[in-house]
Amino acid sequence: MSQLQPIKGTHDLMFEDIRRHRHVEETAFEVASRYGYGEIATPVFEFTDVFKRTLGDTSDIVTKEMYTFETKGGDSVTLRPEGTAGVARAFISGGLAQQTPLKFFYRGPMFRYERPQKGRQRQFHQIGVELLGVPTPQADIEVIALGAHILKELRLTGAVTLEINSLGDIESRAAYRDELVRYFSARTDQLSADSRERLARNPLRILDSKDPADKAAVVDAPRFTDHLNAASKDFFQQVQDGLAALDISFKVTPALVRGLDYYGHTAFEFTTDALGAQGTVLAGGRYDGLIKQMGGPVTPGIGWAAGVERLAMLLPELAQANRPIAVIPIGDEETKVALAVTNTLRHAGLSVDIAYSGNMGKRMTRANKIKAAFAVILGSDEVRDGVATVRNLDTGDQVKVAQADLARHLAAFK
RNA sequence: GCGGGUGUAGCUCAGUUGGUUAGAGCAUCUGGUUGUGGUCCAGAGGGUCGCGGGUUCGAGUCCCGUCACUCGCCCCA
Repeated sequence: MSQLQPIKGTHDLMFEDIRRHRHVEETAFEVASRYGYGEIATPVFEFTDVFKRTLGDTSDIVTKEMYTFETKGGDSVTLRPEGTAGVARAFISGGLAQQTPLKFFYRGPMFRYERPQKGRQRQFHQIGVELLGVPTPQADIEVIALGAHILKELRLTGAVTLEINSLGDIESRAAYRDELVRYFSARTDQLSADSRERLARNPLRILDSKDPADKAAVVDAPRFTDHLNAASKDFFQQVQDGLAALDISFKVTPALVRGLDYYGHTAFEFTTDALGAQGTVLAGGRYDGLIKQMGGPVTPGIGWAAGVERLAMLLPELAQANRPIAVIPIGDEETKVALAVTNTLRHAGLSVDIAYSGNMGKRMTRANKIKAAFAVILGSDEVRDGVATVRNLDTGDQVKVAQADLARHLAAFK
């Protein structure tokens, strides 16, 4: 084992991995821009307070999963564990309230100090969207439709399930929370140790516990959907009708909750069973209280985030990348011509690699290795005649082409 | 933070009840073929068996510790 280790939970992306990674990001951004979303790139770190205020002091993310450190100037800063807080901070500090509605797409690395496992790393990447300033269900519908559309474009529709739920407005949520606490408090002996703790801190979380005892206790628990007030119920119904109208299939899951305090009304999750324990692939919800809670003007918002690594793992095989052309000079004198030919072809928009060393057989082998479609061979005869031998590496056919016509000849096969 | 599994060649792995020189396939390199690759044939290089300690005449194999990876809990995208 080498002395030089990567930091636990971090990975180097290269070759096929990064192709898949970029494919996810670029597909997502392309689709999002069709919906009017513009890209925003916020810093990867913020004052720690930004995350404390948005995520709440009790969430596990804040209490034990943040990379927090002190700067030389004595400020406490934190590597972002998620993307919404930074966007919300940018909204406030940039005075963007005058420009609503705003639609943002973001992508980039996030950091959480967690024990790595399948689909979970310490530095991971998310793509996400935020729609700020639209209080009506149309926003919820559009944001979910966008998520579904991206997954479709990634050819993942069959691999994921959309679950939705309503967390109601503040009034409904407070009432439901009280009811839930009353219910579980009468049954603490049936709950797992973890859930007894959740009861005090985040009772909604008991609903999606994986513990068998908890699951049994949850079966007869009061349901959120039965405790929504009229306004919340109507809001949720409109979201469901809107999704149905767009032919987006979904399942209402009363146990679906959010880990973070600022969510209300719509919560949704696209999940898969193909990734082991970390099955959530794209998830989000409405956060009407967030901007205000951070000290900004009252501004409704809704958004989601998706894990790029998780999506990349699910992705079907990507189409082969464009195959390059291999230029193969045979001697030193020919190499000079080969460099000029290579330069010309590259400027003509072709992707070209040149074999710098080895005998001809070795250079041909190298051409195979980079999956070249054609070899452009330049020996003394070719150079003397101002031509090149163009060999189709799949069929073995080869023809002589004037050097001046190479770009045109090869472009036809691109 | 807690629990399970795994660490042997660049990669994937085998290695018997502890036994003398640790193997295979793939990959790499060389030659057969000094202007023609993907196939084939022949050969070569490459390992302090994760690290440290212990038991033993003898440890890749057994024991203890440690580190790393991995899966799950927790949390979450």
